[in-house]
Amino acid sequence: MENNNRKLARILSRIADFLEFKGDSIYRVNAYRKAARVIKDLPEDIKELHSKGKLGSIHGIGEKLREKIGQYLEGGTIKKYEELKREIPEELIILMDVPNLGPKTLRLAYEGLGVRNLNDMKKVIKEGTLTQLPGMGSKKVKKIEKGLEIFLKGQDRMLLGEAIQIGERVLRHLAPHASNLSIAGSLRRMKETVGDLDILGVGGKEIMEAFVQIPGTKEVLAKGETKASIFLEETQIDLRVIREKEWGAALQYFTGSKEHNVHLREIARDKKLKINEYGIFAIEGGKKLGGAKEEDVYKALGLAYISPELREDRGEIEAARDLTLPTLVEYHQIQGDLHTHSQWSDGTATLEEISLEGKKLGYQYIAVTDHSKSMKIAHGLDEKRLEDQIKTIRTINAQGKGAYLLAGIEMDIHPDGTLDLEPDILKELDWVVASVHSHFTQDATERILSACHSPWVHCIGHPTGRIIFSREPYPLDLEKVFKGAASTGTVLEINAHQDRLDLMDIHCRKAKEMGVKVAIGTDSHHIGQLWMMRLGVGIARRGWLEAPDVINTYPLKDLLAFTKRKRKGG
DNA sequence: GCCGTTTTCGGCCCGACTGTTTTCAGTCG
Repeated sequence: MENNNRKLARILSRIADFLEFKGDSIYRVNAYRKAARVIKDLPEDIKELHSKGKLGSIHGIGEKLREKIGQYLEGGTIKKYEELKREIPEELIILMDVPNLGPKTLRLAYEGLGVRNLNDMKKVIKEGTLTQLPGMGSKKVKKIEKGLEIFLKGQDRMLLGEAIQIGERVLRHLAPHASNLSIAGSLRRMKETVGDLDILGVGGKEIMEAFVQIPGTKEVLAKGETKASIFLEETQIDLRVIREKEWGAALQYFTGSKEHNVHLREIARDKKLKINEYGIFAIEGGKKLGGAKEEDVYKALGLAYISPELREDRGEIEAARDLTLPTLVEYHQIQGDLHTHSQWSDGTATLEEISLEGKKLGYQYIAVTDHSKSMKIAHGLDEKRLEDQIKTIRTINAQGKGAYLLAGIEMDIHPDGTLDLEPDILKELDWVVASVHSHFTQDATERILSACHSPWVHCIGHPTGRIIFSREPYPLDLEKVFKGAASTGTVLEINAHQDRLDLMDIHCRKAKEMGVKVAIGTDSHHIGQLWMMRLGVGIARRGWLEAPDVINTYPLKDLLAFTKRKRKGG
């Protein structure tokens, strides 16, 4: 369902690049970029919205773009896009994504030196002809060359889970030298992937010194009084030293998102106010109205405080104005993990270890959900072994040393929609997750729906099947899945493993709207992965979920009562 | 190209940094 949205968003964004290259109005360019972003963020298929005539209600898409979207849905492309491609080589326009190389420089190179693609660009850099262009010196060429390197390496983003670990390592190093310290940027917003890391600190010169000496630093890219950048292994990290009285304004500013901040500044302008990274000011007279606390910024604009995870300009500003923001689920409300693997299948931990580690984490319970028999490479459990495992789990629970273990399974859903295990054994289990693990190219909608209709299945694991950076979701009509889950009382998983984060944030929000509950599970294969629950909570928060929407905020007794309800047919 | 109980036309966020400028353009976040 997202395929249409993503493809259309890419075309619109490409049109924006073409227009910017041509020197068209930057406002028109931005209109295309905004539309592209809004469409990418939509939880439902643009085709559906179009056919229902609901495109008109989307802010940022007007008459002309509606018409162009119609062209795309009917013919798979947009006339204007095709014309632009004929006029200017798309190979050239793609170079707009090269850091430090913008539309003006690119156009100069195109018109002045006949650069038409990546190879041409490499050539004029190597031969030194690029410096012949007006306003182009050797330093600029160096920067572009460096940008090209990053561009060619391709993957300049990392997984949220990796970013958190690097970020916290940096914080630990800086903590002794700073009176205040925080992560900002997309990592603070818990975006599923992160580019650069932004760190803010209050302190003197020592903090800067400590920063550029963090073990693992490969290169110091810049170092001034208030800002420094380093390459820590493969990651660029920016540190900004802030004054205490400007802390809130800076934290707000550097947390973003850019779109969220732009929207805030529009509101500020209407209120005759100005926001920047130093504070919030009256335009007339310049009187400072605040900036020490992040809340100051929102308060001055007549808005409730908005949690970082919501700051994507997806309606949170309107909700803050109307006091309809959700009370987001919090990590400390999580009572247990609902997806783990032990050495009984392809994990490394023993059942005892899982139980004890759960207790350490403050959990009441942990579900052991090893693979079922079809997953032969994962040493999946057949009925007999599962029966043994259930007995072992009950014995461990009787000892009462650790967190309560829920006897569970992550059971395959066969391509024809049938389940991998018989009801006789499923009825013995506390928690049944059903997942798609094969035939990824066929449409999985009916397959998942038939699992939802089984009274034995509590939850659908990693519902879309995507793996970040490596595997697309299987073809799926998520809206139908949400409907089926809602009508059968089936829970959908937020798989919190850093490689999956599936459902995604926008799906969570849609699921909630449609009356579906979610379960967060880490899919841990050893106990060193259980911490990823934090990532799942981050995604839930980005999806506007509240504690009652997430069933592993329920105490054990309530959770068990909840799981029994489906078996009794509601 | 979008949008509006301040506007259907004239606006459209804000600042830092860098380089190559003799006063500012380009790029970034």
